[in-house]
Amino acid sequence: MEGLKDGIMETENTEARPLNFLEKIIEDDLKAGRVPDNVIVTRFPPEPNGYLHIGHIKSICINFGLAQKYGGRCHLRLDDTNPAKEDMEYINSIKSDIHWLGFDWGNYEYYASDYYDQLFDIAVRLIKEGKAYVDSLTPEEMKEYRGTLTEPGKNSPDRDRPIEENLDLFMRMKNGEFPEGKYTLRAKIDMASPNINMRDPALYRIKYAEHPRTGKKWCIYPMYDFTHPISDAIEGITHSICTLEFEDHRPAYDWATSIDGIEHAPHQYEFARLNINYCLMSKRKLLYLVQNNFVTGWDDPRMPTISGIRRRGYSPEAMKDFVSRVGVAKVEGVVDYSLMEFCVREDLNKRAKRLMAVLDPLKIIIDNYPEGQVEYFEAENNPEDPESGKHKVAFSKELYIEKEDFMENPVKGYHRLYPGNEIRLKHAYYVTAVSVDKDEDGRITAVHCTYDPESKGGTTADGRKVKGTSHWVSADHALVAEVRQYDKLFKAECPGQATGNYLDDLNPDSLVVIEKAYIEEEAGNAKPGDYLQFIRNGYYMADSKDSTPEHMVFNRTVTLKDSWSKMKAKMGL
RNA sequence: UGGGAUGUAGUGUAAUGGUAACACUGCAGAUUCUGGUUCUGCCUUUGGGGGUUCAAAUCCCUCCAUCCCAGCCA
Repeated sequence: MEGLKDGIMETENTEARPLNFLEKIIEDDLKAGRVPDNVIVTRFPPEPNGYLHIGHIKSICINFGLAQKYGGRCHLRLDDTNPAKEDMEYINSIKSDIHWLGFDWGNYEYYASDYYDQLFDIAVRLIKEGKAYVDSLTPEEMKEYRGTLTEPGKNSPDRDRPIEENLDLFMRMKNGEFPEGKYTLRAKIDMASPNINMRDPALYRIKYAEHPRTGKKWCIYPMYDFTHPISDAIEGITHSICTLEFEDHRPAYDWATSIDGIEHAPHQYEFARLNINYCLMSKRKLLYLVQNNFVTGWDDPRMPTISGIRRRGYSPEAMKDFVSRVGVAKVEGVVDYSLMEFCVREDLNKRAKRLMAVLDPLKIIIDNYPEGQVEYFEAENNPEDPESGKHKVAFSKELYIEKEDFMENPVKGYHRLYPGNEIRLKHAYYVTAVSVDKDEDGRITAVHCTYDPESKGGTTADGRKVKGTSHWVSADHALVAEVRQYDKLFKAECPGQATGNYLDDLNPDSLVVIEKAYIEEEAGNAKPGDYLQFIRNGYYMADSKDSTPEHMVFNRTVTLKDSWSKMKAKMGL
């Protein structure tokens, strides 16, 4: 399997990299003999309430990567304890996204709902031991009783309910005798704890939502703080790794794993989640964008979801490299979007097939080229990879180049086509602009050139140099395609920071559609999944949903680095 | 102002008592049949203040800043 192979290579390559704090903990544990059978067991535990996003890639790489590096295993566990929000669609997308990244959980696919019976039995035992009670406080009352950050809470009147009564009520909760909200099961810990999570946390609540896996079997569902640590213990997880916001839950985690009868309690470790500027990494907000049609779906190429970036043309290798460059630590920071783009470009540069596409066409006519003649030139598929071969491109008297590649009155530093200047048409001939045709409004409709027949293939015997090389397509041979120029979804580094509403920072130019771009014939063979570079324009991929042989659609994955436009900006153009 | 965490170039991450570094960004230049790639160079760093020590990013004290927590969400 390709992904697995990559993973192993990655492990080998990173041998020299300094250990991150999780690796140090694991190596210490291994050395000290604290790991049962010396097998590291991690888990990736998403809640199936949305699509996985770039932030999850970090967690996936940490959990699967650690297991791979230390010869252990990583479980996939869907944390499905809130049927009101969860859905089979999400479960399926999560699995396919992890596979796309090249990771595999083998037979270790688990669901928190697999443990509902065991969890229930443990809850009953807690009640019998006087460590849990059924509470009739309403949500509002419970909030009141909980106290505040600075004041302790107070005990619920139901806290000392007799064990038998608790047992009876809990059974009746399970049997569906009460409406939602009527009762909860709570752990009896400490209402005065400075840690709010320890102020008698809810263990079970009543919910009549249909569960994607257990259907209507249950009407009470266990809470995260109860479910997660016990699920970890059941599966023999050795290192339970989560994000920083769960630090405050660690005492609750330890409380649950120290319940009598739970063997080899795992430990929870927390790392800083991945934040990237110009991106939103909140499932709730992403869901809002989807539901309100600010984007076309979870897999809109502008979305920071795994399915979105895949459709856009990002490669799993690039993203794994990105995550590894970001590193693992406990500092809450924001990574530059430019680092992600760098990783994507670096990977795509090695693998993308080079093609010519003219997105904003300007006709050029080679006056001294024979009418009706067609020549085919060989174009290398990828100069970075000599093994990648060549393909043919048709050349004829009438061609298109980019409007941007011609200036009637060139600015300083411009070394593309302008009257009297000679440039190279990539793979083909040297041409010199001689005159322009204009319409009655003075707009240029075509540029007349002459070519040097001695420059065939792009070089001349006299060895003279030209400063500019343009890509082009033959007007008679070009195919027409739709090109979707994607850019950042948000125009602000931190969406919502300025006005308090992230919708205000949506980038109005995040998608610019070019209905009719001219592409060379070879591009007609491109399929979704093929990494392409339209020379001098950027990296592209055929759209997996909308592209058909009759109407090809290409997504811009990322632009090329562009020092010319930077220079233009500096000159105020 | 309760509790939990975190502060190292613009950004991210190393250095665990012994010369503060790597990558990205930015800037400058060379190379180039992509103003891409590649190569070279430059810029900029230990939150503040004390203390211990021959020596502190690292240990101690203190102050400051930022983040997380008051769901019957995860």
